[in-house]
Amino acid sequence: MNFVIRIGVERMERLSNISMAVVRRLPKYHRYLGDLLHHDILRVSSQELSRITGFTASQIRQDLNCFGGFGQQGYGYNVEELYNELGNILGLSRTYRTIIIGAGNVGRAIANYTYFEESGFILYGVFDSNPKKIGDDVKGHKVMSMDEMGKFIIDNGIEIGILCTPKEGTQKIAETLVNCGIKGIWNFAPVDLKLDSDVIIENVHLSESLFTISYLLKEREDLKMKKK
Amino acid sequence: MNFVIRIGVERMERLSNISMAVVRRLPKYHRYLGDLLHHDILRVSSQELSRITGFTASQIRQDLNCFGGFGQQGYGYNVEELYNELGNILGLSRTYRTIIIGAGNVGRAIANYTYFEESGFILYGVFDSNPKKIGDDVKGHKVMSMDEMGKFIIDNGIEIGILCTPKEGTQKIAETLVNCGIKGIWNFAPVDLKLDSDVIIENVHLSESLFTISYLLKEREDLKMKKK
DNA sequence: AAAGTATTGTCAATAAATTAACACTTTGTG
DNA sequence: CACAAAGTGTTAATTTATTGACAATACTTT
Repeated sequence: MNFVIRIGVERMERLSNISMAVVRRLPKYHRYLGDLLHHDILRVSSQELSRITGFTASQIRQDLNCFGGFGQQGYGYNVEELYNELGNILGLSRTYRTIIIGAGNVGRAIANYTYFEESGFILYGVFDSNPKKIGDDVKGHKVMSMDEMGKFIIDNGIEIGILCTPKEGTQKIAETLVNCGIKGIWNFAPVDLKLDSDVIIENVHLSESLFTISYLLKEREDLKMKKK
Repeated sequence: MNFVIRIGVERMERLSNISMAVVRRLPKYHRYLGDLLHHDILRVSSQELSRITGFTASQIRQDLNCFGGFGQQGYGYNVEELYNELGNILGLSRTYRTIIIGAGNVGRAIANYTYFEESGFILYGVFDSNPKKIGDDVKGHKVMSMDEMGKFIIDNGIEIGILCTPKEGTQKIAETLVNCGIKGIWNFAPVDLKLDSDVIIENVHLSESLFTISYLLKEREDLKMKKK
């Protein structure tokens, strides 16, 4: 039973029957439960979670139920238990071996992003095609040449490639990653990768996010003009 | 006729009847049309756009029709015209005055992000609460103290605030931005801002994006295990 | 210039996502 | 301990989003 859904904006075949709409809400539940835990709150109802997260209580109950009945009628959810369960569901109970391709501003920002290693994503190496950057230090890693990348991925069992490259070379690099057996790609380049394997692609398209703001600002102003 | 939809993951009242699902596809259409234009292609059909973008031809035609009949039966769409129209719709024919709050890695990456100024977003200033960072240079701007921010926004007519701050202080800063009359917020902090005004909020929650990858990787592996 | 082909705009049908409703269970209380 | 209150899991209803179908229209070719 396969069906097609979207990830990021790419399409991909999905094998599980959990919709991406649900999956994308899970990290938020996890984050808010972490906050509650931090405040020593032991139990929480879907209604309370609704107030906090802005999702409807009904949706929260339905989402959580995709993975099991974590709650108890008349009581609600045990915060710590649910937090841990969500962590497991999200795959946060293990670590991932990653490399960054592109030692520019974005690559450096990701390398130094606090939540990154905290969440179990271990940076093993940084690569760049610009000879001037090779040998530079990025968070304790000497930037390596692209020629070394394939062997490095295989030798170190790298699972996730983080593409912080300019638009142009990105598709080719992604293909190399896939050929070397990488399992997931976090793509910051403003392109949609065309890869036929079952690799996971998660896009962060900053320019699209930016254009959404400008659209909404413009719309807001148009509507204000109309009112007058 | 108002209804509620999502932006990013926040909810907000929307006044226009264009759904966010449509709005989020517009930047992609714009990007691909730019590519076509770059390759001196003069006309394109919804079918061809479908092949390129991965959306269905039907969806593309319906999306574009929200804003007007840009195509011609039997011919298709004029690439340049449609590109320009989309640029106007997306509000790219004007510039926006912006500031960055938080001169860490993310703030610096955004400041130096090529597409940023290219798309009409003009950086006017950078702020940070850390006294050690004040006076540092970020893309030609001396980092200023948070105390100066309010006056700066008002004096310079800043429209967009870009939050690259750590989780903790972000909500307060966002409130200050709104009080100073900012119109849009591009939020990179891992929090959901609670603002009651009609300010536009666009979230870039990197940790949620990351957790989505780890979820999908885990799911992929679980399914492979099952097969065996 | 007529015939055939391509392709849109739009409405209808389908699918997906969200919300509402409620039976049923546990908790807390007098 | 009995009873009201709280709150889940789950099914049904509703809303939203996507896809399909086709009449209408403009190109293209002979």
